[in-house]
Amino acid sequence: MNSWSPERQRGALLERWPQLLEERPRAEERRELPPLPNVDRFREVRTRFAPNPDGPLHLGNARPVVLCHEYARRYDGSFILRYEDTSPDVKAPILEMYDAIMEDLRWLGAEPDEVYHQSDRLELYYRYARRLIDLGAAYVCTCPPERFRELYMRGEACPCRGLSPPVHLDRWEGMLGGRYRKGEAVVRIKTDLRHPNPAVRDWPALRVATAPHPRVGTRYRVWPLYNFSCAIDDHEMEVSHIIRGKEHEVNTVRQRYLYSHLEWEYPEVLSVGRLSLEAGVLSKSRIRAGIEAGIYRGWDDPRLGTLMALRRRGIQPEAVRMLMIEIGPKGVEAKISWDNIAALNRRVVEPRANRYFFVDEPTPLWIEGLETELRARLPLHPDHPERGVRTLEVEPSGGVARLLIARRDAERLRPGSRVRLMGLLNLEVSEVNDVIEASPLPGGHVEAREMGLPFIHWLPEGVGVEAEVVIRRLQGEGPRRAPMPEGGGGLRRPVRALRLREDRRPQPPRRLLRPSITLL
RNA sequence: GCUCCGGUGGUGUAGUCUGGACAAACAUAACGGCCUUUCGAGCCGUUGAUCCCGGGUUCAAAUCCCGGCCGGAGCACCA
Repeated sequence: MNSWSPERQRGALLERWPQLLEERPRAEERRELPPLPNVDRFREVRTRFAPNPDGPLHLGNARPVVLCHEYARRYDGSFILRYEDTSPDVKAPILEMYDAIMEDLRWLGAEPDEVYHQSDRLELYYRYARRLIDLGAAYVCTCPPERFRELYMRGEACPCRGLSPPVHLDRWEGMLGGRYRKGEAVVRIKTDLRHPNPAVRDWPALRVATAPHPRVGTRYRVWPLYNFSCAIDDHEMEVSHIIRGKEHEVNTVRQRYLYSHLEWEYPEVLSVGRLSLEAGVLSKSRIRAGIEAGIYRGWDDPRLGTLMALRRRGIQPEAVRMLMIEIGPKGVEAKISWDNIAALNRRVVEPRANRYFFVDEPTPLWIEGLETELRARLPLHPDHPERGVRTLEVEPSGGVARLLIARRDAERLRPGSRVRLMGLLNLEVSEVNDVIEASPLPGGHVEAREMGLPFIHWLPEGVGVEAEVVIRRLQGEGPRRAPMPEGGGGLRRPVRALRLREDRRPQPPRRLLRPSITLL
């Protein structure tokens, strides 16, 4: 049948199963999250986001955040924020980041319903550690790490493993009391020494860490490792669905052992792929190194992929949410392109943003033969006339009006070129030197359109607000200056960011205060 | 090295589990048209993919099986 011609196939179908040939309705798709698995296992859908406060949130974190929050909202459940600040030695928490993370969440529209700090919960972890040791499900290992590694790689138990719970309880008290120094003892959870993945075998749960903690100082010298505190908290907090990065897949396997020791039921797990940015840095450690080396100006440096930086570049939180929902909860990695963020963001911003001119690298343009004052009245938003207009006045002196246009526009002009200054008038260029000289042409925008003239942005000389283009097109060209509107907040294109220079801000008449952005 | 994932237009993804209406969807980009917001606004349209390669199963394969090749992640007393 497949060797038949398409026509013959179609004919046969038409004859026998005409319904098969009906037009499929084109799904007007607004991408939505798939339903969460096994929701009825739980009395409430509870999701959690559990960052280490050693840096602000970045786009990669936004994936679990948005998914967790979105699902919690959709099932009328709860969204939990849990600071995982249990590594004063290796990934020391930074005090300011607790608030910074909260601010990032609020910005994203993901206000948590409950907030916890693991550094407040040490006693809880200690209780469970003791219980597990008592149960014989955990033990205090005093082997040097290299020695232990050697053994477990071969699937063999270390000498500590077989000792009785009372011995280990004593060792445990020793850990707390200071008998062991950093690195000398670690609590391990018993798993399967012949597990195919060596990383799963008798994994470490608590260790001695003596660096002062920014929140609780030196009150504790034994700190839980990620898998221990995370596993216990997920149970204690009645988390129903864990949405975590794929890099935690092994950890899920590890934690299941703990759950079975304690006879708990493990939550549902969704492993999402990691996000990367087509250009722009997401790694916290790389960012910090860059800041320290003076490459970046701070956590919100626009070249970075932090939420702070995106915010500063005018990316709207709705755009980030849309992006994350579009990417969804799948296990696949996703490389985010700025074009996509920009497109989403434009959709969000387009109706909100009023329009202004942007004169990039201002270049003088003189209009000669102008006797009367001209006034351009441009709508703040072409689709929303009710928002009013902005007015730019051009006052010639001695028949000459001095304006500024962007260098990129200026470079395309030759003697004889014709352009339209948007909202003002049509011009013909007479001379191109340091200054471009031009004279008015009759006709308005209709004629300009008919003649196919380029419409360009412009400003009267001395008007406008100066701004710095911090980056452009991701390449981080050196900062440049250009007149910009105050507030620069209408920015939509992520490939650029602008910063107003306080010291250079001119004081134009009030009505001209925000004369220059388009950038849209 | 070991263990997992992936390879679909220029780019990012959907579809693959449960083979058939997929001569392949969406977004972005590029190009063209429209528009008193050119170059980075908006709207409309066009272009663009022999679904990594080879073999197999089947009436039928992007989808299932086998073998390659390429890419990514994990393998801490970090989270």
